[in-house]
Formats: sequence, structure tokens, C-alpha cells
Amino acid sequence: MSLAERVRDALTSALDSCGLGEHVGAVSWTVERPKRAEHGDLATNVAMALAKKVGRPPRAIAEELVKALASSDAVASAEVAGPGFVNLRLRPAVFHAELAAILRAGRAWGRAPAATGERVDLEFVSANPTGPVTVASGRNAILGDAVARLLEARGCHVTREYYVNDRGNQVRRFAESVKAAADGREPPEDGYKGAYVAELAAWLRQVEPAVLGGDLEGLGRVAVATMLRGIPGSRTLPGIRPSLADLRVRFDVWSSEEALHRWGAVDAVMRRLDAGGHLVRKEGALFFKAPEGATDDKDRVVQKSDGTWAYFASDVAYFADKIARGYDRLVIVLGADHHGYVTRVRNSMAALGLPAERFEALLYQLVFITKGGQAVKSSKRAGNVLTVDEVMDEIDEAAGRKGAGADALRFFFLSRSANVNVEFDMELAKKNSLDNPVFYVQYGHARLCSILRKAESLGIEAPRHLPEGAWAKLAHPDELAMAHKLADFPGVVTEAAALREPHRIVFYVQELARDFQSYFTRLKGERDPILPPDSTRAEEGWEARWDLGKTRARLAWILAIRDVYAAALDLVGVSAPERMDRPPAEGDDTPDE
RNA sequence: GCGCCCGUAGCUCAGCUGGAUAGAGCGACGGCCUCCGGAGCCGUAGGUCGCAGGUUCGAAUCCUGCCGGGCGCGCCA
Repeated sequence: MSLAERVRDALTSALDSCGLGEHVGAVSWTVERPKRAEHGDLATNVAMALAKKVGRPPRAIAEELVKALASSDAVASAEVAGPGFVNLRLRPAVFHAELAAILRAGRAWGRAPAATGERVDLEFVSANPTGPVTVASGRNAILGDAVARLLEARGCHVTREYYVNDRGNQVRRFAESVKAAADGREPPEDGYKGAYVAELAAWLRQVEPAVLGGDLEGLGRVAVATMLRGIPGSRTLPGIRPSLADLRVRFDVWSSEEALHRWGAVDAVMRRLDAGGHLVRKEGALFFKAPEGATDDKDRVVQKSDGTWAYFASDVAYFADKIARGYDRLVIVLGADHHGYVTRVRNSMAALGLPAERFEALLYQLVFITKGGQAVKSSKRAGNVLTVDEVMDEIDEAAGRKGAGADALRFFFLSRSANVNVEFDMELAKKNSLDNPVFYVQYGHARLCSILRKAESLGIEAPRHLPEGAWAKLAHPDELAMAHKLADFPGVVTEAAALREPHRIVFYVQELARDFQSYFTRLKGERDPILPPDSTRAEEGWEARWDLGKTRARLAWILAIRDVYAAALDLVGVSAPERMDRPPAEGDDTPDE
């Protein structure tokens, strides 16, 4: 039971003893953490909620409730405030009990493995396999992966899926461009011009020359496969799969659009639509009819007048296939520029008699790439894209740590809601690569680890279980406040997962970091160190004077913070380093004005 | 024109299923290095929550209209 639930129970029984029991269930009321600490640990609006129902002024009800709470073993004190709020202060033992529960759960704190059991297919990234992973699709990858982690924390069985658009115009153009590069010609008009195309051609000439002389279809297949896999050791063409892996994004399933056609899934699903009267031929093409009443959509082409299938045709087959695979929910992460697509898919599912309500689109606003404040028009075909590898390499190098770039990039994108546009400045990203707040948060974790290491070196163990009564030594207001915050974490995870909003986790862990670092510095000023300092240990018979019980309680508390810290960082896929060494400052690299 | 997203401190953004005196980071200014990690800590300044109505005990939060920005409304994906 969560802390808020326990307090809610205490309030309910107190109201019951006031003779208000029958009304309590009939109105909705909250137990929430007030914004201001002076208003207590928790506050309830129950008196205001009951006022109308009972026909008494809220403050009068509140007064009575406060009296009834006097005998509660969870509430230390209660007072009426403002229009009828009841502010509650909890007994330290309540927080101590939470800490004990956290230490029992360890890094699983906040996870609810049995909560839903839903089988979820989460499709994300699905960028055309004709170029490297850009920072723009990096947002998709990072958001999708973080949502997957959140859903898993709530007991969903998540399949991470990448839909590979491995047929159609783009792939044909890509193949033509590779072929042109191999022949030393310029790429076609609307072909791909990036440096990786030439590298790909050179590589194929080396390892698979025959395919360059074959048909475009075969070349396209090999080119796409190489894009996905990458060229070993290449920084120009590291491969979509390895790039994403460096971002800590992995997929369970790579679905092929081409395979849907080859196996007849597209034909089959189109026949079903036709049989249901959902297709109409007009203007020489075949259209999916917008259903009656769906004012916000039009007829959509499934087969072009030249007889080739439009992408939408394979999409319909693809979603039908996912449903057939037995998922309870189909989530897809899309950039805002694709939002028109959502209704279309839902309509087509409904037309096929499939449960369209299982389909859920997660939209995020677009990333604008700028350079020194100027907008950069980047296009995969023009080859002037900013790749996640470039950015990660840069930050890894500056921080002197592999993975720092992935941490920074993940934190950057996850520290704002998906609903806002983000600007990503190429120059700023490189220049200020160590400015990312992720390093501040990670530093806090490293500090916690450092204290535990120090304790160990002094022969003091950080206990995962404290004997009865030992928690009482943990009495510093900051310590209890942080325990409260740790107790909040499961609620934060639940909410973040329900709303598919991983940024809530990022804000939470930032607050945790701030709270701890602030506390830690304050202790210094209070001359109340957690561990016996060198000077103390130099004194004769210091052990007798040192309060080891308090130290143990605090170390247990630190262990709990570290567990939650690590759990939170893991939910957003950011590493929790045990040490962080500041990279050597480049003295000669001061900016010249 | 229609649809979706956004408009909150100088900048970047939280808060939006209604609650009390609206928060954080960066930037600015001023402080704090005797032992557990200074990638740190404390403080100050800074806000008509785009505008106007409405709903109610109470609105940044819900509703309507308007203004401003982003995206979409292809036989492109």
C-alpha cells in the first residue's frame, strides 16, 4: 500500500468515527502533497468535498476530522487551513516504514510487474533505411524506448518493433544512387547525395561486386541490408542497428514491408476491404473509402494509377498482421508531420472489422536542427543530416567516457514533453557538450556511491535491513523529506506510464539529485557528517562517543536513495555511473573573444 | 479554410484529469573551498501564466472566441 493510500485509510476511518462514513464514499476527494512544505506532508480537501453533501461549512467538518485524527498512528498532527483544507504531518515512523519497503524492493522499487500483463507492440523509429540515424529520428528512438521501459515497469510485455520500408520509390532511388556512385557518375536528380552512398558503393565493389552489375531490385535489397547492418569500422556508415544500439535502443522485431507484399498479405487484406465494399476505383486508381461520418478524412489511394501499391496498402496489411499476432495494444511513435496518418489507419482497421481501439499513436513535435542559431534545412537525400553518431562521438570524447553521449542525448530529449518542438543546435551541442544536466544528475549518483565506498573502507556496512527501532535515529527533516520523495516514486512511474510521458521521470530524478546535493552540503555546515571524519578517528576512544546507530540508519537511507536513483535513471535508459572523473580541462582552449 | 501541437521569468522548459503565496535549469548579481566527491551549495533580482469572455467557493489548469508560432490537409513516406 502506498503512503497516500495508507493516509487515506486513516482519514476514512477518522471520518467514519465522526459519523460521516456513509458520505465519504459518495464524493471524490484527494490526499495530495501540498506545494508548500509549511502546509504539511500531505493535505486533503475532503472537508470541502463533503460540505455540500452534508450541508455544513467545510471548516466545521475539518475541525471535527482533526479531533478524530488525534488517535491516529500515522498522523502526528493535523490542522485546518484556508477554506477547509486539512494539513497533515506524518509520524517519522511512516517514512521509516517506506524506507524499509524500498530497501526490500531495491531497484525494483516503483515497478509493478503484475500490474497490467498487457501484450503491447510498440513500433517506433521506422525511418527509411536509406540513410544513417539522424538526430531527428533520434528523438523518436529515445522516446519510444523510454515509453517501452515505462510500460515494462507496469507489467506490460512489450515487443519493440522497427518497420523497414524496404521497397518502393525511395529504395529504388537509393539503389540508383549507389549504382551511380559505383560507376563514378553523379546521383540522379532526386537521388541520395550523402557521403555514405559513395562509401557504400565502394564497399559493395569490394565485398559483393556482382550485385552492382545486377538488377536494381537486388541492389536495393543489399544496399538496405548494409544500411541496417553498417560497414565494419566505418564512421560514415555505422549502420542503423549499431547506431541505435549505441543509443541503448534495441528492437525485438524488424518487420519488412517487402515481405508483406511477397507473402501476399497486402493482396489478401485488399481483397477483404474490397469484399466489404470499402474500395472504390476512380480517376484510374484504387481508393480506400473514408467511412461515413468520418468528416476529418478523405478517400486514400491504395493502388496508384500505374498499378503499383501505395505505402498505405502495406500499412493496412501491416496493422492487420500485428493484430493477428495477438497484441492487446498497438502503439506507434510518430512525428507530428505524420499525424494525418493516424485516422487513416484507425479507419482501415475498423473497415476490416479489427479492434481499432487497440491502436494508439504517440505523437511528438518535430526537431529543428540549427547551426549557430540559423535553421538548417536538412534532408536525407541531400545528405546534410546531423547524425546521432556524430553527436554521441563528440560528447563521448569531451566527457572522456563511452556512453556519455547517449546519456546526454537521451536526457536532452526526455527532459521535455513530446508535445513541444525542440531546437537542436549543432554548434551549441558540440561546444557545450558537458553542459547537459544529465551530468549533474549522474554526479549525484556517483557521490552516493562514493559515500558507500568510504563507509566500506571504514568497515561500516550499509545495512539493507535495520533492526526494530533502529530507524528512529533517522530524524533530520531533510532525511525524512527525502524519504517522502522516495515513497512518491511508484506513483510517478504509474502516472508517467499511463500518460506515456517519460519526461516526468527525468524531472523526478532531477529533483532527487537537487535534494540530495543540497542536503549533503548543508550537513557540512551543520558539522554533522554521516561518517566519522579523519580528525575524529584520530582521537582516543572515539568509537564510544560516535553514534554508530545513526550512521547505520543514514547509510541505509543512502542505499535507498541510490536504489531509487538507479531505478529512475534506468527507466529513461541513462546510465548510473559509480564514479565520474572530471575530464582534464583543456587549458589552452579558452574561448578568445 | 479545416485538423493536431505549442504560447508560463531575459532564454529553454515543468506544472494542465481545477486547489492555498505559479516552479526548475541556464543566464545576471552576491556569497560559501578545515576531513564523507566543488560536475557542488546558499541567497537576490526577474512573471498582466498570449488576449478577451465564460463555468465556480476557487482557473496557468475546464469551455468559447480571437491573436501569434510549428506541423499536416499528395496517385510522397
